[in-house]
Amino acid sequence: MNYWLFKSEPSTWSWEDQVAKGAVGEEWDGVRNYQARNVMREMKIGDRGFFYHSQSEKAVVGIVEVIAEAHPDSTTEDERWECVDIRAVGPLKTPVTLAMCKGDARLAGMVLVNNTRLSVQPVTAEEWRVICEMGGVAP
DNA sequence: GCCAACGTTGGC
DNA sequence: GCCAACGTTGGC
Repeated sequence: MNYWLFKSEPSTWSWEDQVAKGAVGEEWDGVRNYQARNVMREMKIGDRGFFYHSQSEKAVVGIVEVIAEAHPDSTTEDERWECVDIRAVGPLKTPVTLAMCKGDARLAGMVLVNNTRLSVQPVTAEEWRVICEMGGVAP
């Protein structure tokens, strides 16, 4: 099992929107960045991911599961762009803010901390464990 | 609202 | 294939 992080502006697509989709889930569409697309191509069904709110909130707020592997993005005719489908698993008991991540030496190498502009990222097993711990949920 | 970082585009 | 110009993202 691998771990990932999905970044979204809450005003565009929030954790609450994702939860509202329930088990059916939703395409993680609209990605127009090769690096982020390549990350999504690595994902397998059953992989887990963090749902991160960018902009005003800047915090990991929930956990999602990959329910469909990379396929063409239905929001464009351009066949270069692909996306996966994800469903909400559950919220963190305590949101884990970017400031908290920056303040923890164990997360110093995290993509979230070092490459702010990448919207879909890999997360290591260790980072996953640490953030779940800070968020008050089982890994 | 500003700006740094970074990705993309297009002229040469 | 290089690089300047431009656009976008996201933290502050």
